[in-house]
Amino acid sequence: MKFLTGTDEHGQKIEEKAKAAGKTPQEFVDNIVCGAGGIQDLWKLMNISNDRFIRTTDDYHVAAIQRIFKKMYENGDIYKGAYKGKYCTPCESFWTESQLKDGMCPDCGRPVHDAEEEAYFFRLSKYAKPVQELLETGTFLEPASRVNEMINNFIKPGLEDLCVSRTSFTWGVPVDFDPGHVVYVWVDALFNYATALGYMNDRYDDFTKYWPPVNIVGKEIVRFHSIIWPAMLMSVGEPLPKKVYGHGWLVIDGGKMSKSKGNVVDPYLLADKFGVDALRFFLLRTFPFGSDGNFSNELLISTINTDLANDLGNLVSRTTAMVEKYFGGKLIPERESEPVDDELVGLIQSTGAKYAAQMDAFQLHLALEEVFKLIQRANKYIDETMPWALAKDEGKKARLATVMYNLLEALRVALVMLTPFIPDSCAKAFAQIGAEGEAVTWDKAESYGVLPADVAVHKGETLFPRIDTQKMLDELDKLHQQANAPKVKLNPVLPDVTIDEFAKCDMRVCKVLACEAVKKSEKLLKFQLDDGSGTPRQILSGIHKFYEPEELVGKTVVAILNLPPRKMMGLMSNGMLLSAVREVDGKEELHLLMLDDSVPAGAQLC
RNA sequence: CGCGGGGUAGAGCAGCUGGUAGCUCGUCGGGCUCAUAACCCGGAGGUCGUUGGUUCAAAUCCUUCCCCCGCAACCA
Repeated sequence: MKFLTGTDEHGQKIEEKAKAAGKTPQEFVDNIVCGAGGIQDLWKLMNISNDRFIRTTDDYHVAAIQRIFKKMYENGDIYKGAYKGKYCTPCESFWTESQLKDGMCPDCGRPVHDAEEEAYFFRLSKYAKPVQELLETGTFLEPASRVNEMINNFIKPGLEDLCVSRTSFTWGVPVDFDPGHVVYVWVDALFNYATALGYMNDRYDDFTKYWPPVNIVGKEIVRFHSIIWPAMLMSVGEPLPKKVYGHGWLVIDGGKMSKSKGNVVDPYLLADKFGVDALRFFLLRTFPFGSDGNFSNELLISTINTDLANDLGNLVSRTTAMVEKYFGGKLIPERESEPVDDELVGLIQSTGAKYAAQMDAFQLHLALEEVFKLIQRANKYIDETMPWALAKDEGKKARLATVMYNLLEALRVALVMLTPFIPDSCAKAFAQIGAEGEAVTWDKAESYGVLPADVAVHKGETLFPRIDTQKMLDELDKLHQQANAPKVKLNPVLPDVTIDEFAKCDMRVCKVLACEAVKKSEKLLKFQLDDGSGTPRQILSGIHKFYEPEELVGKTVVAILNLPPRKMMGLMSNGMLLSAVREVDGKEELHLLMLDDSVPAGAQLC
């Protein structure tokens, strides 16, 4: 098996963001991927064990994509067509009918005209049937709840051929047989799974060995992986992925984590405070893999304390302490079983199968639950057998050794299964319970009696120290506040304009006659304004996040009147209200420009 | 009627191929002393968002409405 991950680095958005940052696209992505605190750093921090890392800007990938594109072109699944749309000459942009605002260019509001642009299309429509069958039968896409979503949203409305080349920007894989065209990012990105194994390139040569893959992706890109991806693989005649699994997101307080909300969780900070293993464990133990998980520091600490410190860590601690105390660290080989042992021994032998079944179904949190049932059973076993009482009777040494051995075996098996989740901690724990070599492998995870009869333990450092919840929460709070000291971002001053250009903007004082929220719109408010002309003027403004309509009635505001009229959510807007805008902590702040009420409506600003 | 997810003990969640409502944390009481004030046992706490229906039986199926969250739309 190979574990591949990587980065999708092409596309118009990247090109634009790089430009905004004053960098070339390559510099921009290099920084994100390889820079300090970048993606590769983060994977290292989290101890991710990927065998390969592919960047879609890697030479071999780019060359392979060109061959793949050509292959689909030659087999007739990609054809050259015309991208028909509305073109705005000043903006050099194509728009679709639905993107137009009141028949005008959505960017500049000027008229557009019919135009055609050369583009390549992928015959997605040809594969609609097989893709639908693929989704409906079997378990290609999981969790199953995503299947309906895909079919209802994308298949049923009809799959149209997909435009797979662009000429409006250059940051992508060039179509080598037609200069000016770059390959659509999703064609480029999806095939990474294949090119990283050497498909259509010489960099690697284990495609035949490892294909087909299991693709584990975020739920936001399930659509591309479950529709476009299998269609393209059908086109090039390669086997489809065994499965596409769409995992959920980490959310906070039920809402999306985002920079603008200022609620982003810092993995470096958490790893530093709690340890990487604890953090990994928390994320995989607490939330069902397929659904969103609600992150909170309280939950994180509580999970670490309960499972790792109290249950697992403490079990290692009390077991090794007793073996040292009662046997000087090395068990005697004599044994004496009792019926009370049976349940624990049975669980040692049976947990592996249940764990494996859950792991195979990507139910990672349930797999861990099985492991902790075993750990909890072992803790209970100590109460049942009362080793401290046995230790007082010299004649019960063999019985005591049996109890200890059973505990060590339970731990060994549990640790084997925990290794993928908390590798470093398991390595330490194995050393403490005297497990090594074959004993720590999955092959021995369902066997009882693997540790040597005279196994030697070494009580070591505390694996997972208990965390003082309140103290830690206070500390995190403090750090959070430090990191979030208000950062005000001001835009640089724009290039000069002439007085004549400025004078073209007709800005006037207006009185708010009426104001109401636009139905079904998150942001829009609809204003009726007195602009001094005698007829009310309707303007729409996207400021509902900042103002409630009732508080604005009667206010004296400023609007530009001579902008082209524009339709929003089906309503006309004749002008634009002026606001003072800035960015604080990445969050937009907006203040509507309001004048003293003594200023009369219609007065012109100059 | 744009699409989808969700509303179950104080908190976070599971159950949803119908048959006496479970788990973790918290809380209350008991036990033990090997251990990281930990471990083990027990109790209290829910008319499963709302309306109507199907059924011998519904958290679980159908229906009405309300609320939350994503996506989309929309922000000049």
